[in-house]
Amino acid sequence: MNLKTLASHLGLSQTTVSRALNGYTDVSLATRNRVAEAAKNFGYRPNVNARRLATGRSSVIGIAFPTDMNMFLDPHFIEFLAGLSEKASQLDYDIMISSSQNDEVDVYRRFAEKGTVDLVILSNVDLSEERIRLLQDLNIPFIVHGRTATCDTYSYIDINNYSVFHDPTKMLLELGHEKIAILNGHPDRVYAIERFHGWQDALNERGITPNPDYVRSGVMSEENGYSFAMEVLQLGERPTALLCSSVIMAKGAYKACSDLDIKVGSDISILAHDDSVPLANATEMDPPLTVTRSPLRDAGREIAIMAMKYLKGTDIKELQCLWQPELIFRKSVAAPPRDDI
Amino acid sequence: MNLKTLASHLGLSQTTVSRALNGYTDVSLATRNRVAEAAKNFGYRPNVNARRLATGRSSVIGIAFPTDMNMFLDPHFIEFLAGLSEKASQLDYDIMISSSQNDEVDVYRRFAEKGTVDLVILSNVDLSEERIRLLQDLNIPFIVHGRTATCDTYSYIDINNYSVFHDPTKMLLELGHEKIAILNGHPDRVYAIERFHGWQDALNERGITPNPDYVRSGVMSEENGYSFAMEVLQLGERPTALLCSSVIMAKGAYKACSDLDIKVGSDISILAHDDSVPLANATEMDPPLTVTRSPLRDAGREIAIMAMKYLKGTDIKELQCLWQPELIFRKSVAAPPRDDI
DNA sequence: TCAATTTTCCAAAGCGCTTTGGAAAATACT
DNA sequence: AGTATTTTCCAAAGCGCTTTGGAAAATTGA
Repeated sequence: MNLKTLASHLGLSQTTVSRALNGYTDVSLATRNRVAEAAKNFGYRPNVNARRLATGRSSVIGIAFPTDMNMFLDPHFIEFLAGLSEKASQLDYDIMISSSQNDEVDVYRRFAEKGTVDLVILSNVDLSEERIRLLQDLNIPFIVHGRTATCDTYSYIDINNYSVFHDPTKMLLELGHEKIAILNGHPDRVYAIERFHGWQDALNERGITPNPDYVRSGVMSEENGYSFAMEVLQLGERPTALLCSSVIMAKGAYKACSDLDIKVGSDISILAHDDSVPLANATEMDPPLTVTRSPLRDAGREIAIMAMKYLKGTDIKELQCLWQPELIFRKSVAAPPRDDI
Repeated sequence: MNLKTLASHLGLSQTTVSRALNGYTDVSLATRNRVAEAAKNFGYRPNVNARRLATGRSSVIGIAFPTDMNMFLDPHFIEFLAGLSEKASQLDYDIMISSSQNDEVDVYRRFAEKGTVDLVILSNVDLSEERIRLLQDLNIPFIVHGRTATCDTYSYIDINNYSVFHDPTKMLLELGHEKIAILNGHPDRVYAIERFHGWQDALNERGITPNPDYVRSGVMSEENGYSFAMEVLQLGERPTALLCSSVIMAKGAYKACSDLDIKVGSDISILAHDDSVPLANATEMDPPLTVTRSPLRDAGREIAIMAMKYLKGTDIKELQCLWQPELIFRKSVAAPPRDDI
């Protein structure tokens, strides 16, 4: 069933039927309803490729799927993708994924030049702005998940990573903690750098000199969480609080504490940032983990909405989100132990 | 740059240029080369939507992305998707994912009716054949990852789940084990049922009556692995071997053994099926875990190839793959402990 | 009542490609 | 030499939609 036959069944022109289905007001409400009903009865669905050709829009959002052979698939990315895809479906956009083994930008370029996608989502940005600049040069609409230095020139969504470590550090200081160690993400990542500064500044604001021995960075795995915690917990001046960049890392830290017979929530306070990814449920830990929380799935959903707005012409300046993570206090944090016990 | 202007630049007709680019032999090799070069120089890329409209083919493969709010994203699915997307890119197919919160088949129906996708991948099939029958009724091309009872009527790829438990059980019996427990997946899943039968038959073939106490089934999480193992290891007649449905479960079982002071690889033998998903590396376990192995990513790659063949008209009968998992022997398995020690 | 508006519809063009059904040119066959 | 065949190219139609630029009909205003 195509427009033409539907139109002839209705005794109307293609034009009218098309406009009716697209809700134009220059066709009377009566016929609009009549057309809608007929379309439903005949099970008519407009051919998307014809529409795409006619309008020049595809209503497809592209995203690179990082599938390097031996790299394990980041659950963070998947969680984000889940939110994106969910919301996009609701908004009548489709998501096209493309494996980016080779050059990611090349994938995007082809996508855009061929008219496959209207817009591209950029994920996992690093300090280098190469990809961003290329997309800007190619004039391909895009939205970034994360930020770089020139983020005022494009549309993005990010969380305030400075706060992610600044707020908990400040809270810990108020509780009386002074020896606060951080188990951070990979030092090349923008978010890790921001978090580091958040921690550093919070300490400095209190007149405390940040102790470089209390800083560890690396891939946010449970193994690293364990070994980093082991290291800092066996320093001469053992920290009284541990700030982790992810719940997974905190899990490793919990294990280290258990191995060293240090009681979390009394002997030591542990906090983490919680992206709400599977297999890392902060509330089910023992004791429940205090976190700054910002579900990645929500970010995915929001970026779908932003994409839609972008394509509808909303100004870039209005499509720059910086989310403030919420600090959720649980049993893993307490005042530091009194020295005289 | 479109066909028309490219053609006029070359002083050729659109027809010729189009056919040249598509490698038809009714345009001379000389002009074919000339056209190819010009296309490259001008950076010409055919508009996919126009092509799709003209040919009726989209070269897009659709797959439902199960993103239920509170269901955690199965890493198995992701791993499969990674393989699929990787191979599809190489074969010049695109992958469209659609969130399937509501009715998955409905998503497919719309996809197919609108001409968005040429073919659909069905994953996570269960005993009910509802979805398969619907796709067959709607005449939507599809390939199934997994199998159901009527699998001779469609194209699929699956592993021999009967072997997954039959082969290791047989091997254990030959080593002298008789008390073999299984930590299986959810009992509704087709693969879990097949595996159960594999175990059961292998025992019966040796004249051993399968002990129902030695059977546990449930979601293949580390937690379940731990608790299932705890249960069977504390039975009056403790099993000498544990057969797990996934490496993740085996991890839990290892932990249970450690808690009960049972030495894996000497006091007890443990095996598992290994889909090669991230965060579950059998070789890095201590002792290294014996597995039947069949990487899900490979299955994803293969299904992309099958999809291409299907769309090129290959007969369904030639697109039914049943992969035999390989049994990889490692230190977690040994002969059963002698009773007199 | 007739002209000016507004409402409602439509014919036709166009999106950029593929494909059909030849035609012209080149080559091969008597 | 003239005819048959093959090679190489092309004009035009068509894929199924949207959109433009009216035209006809209905409504309003005087």
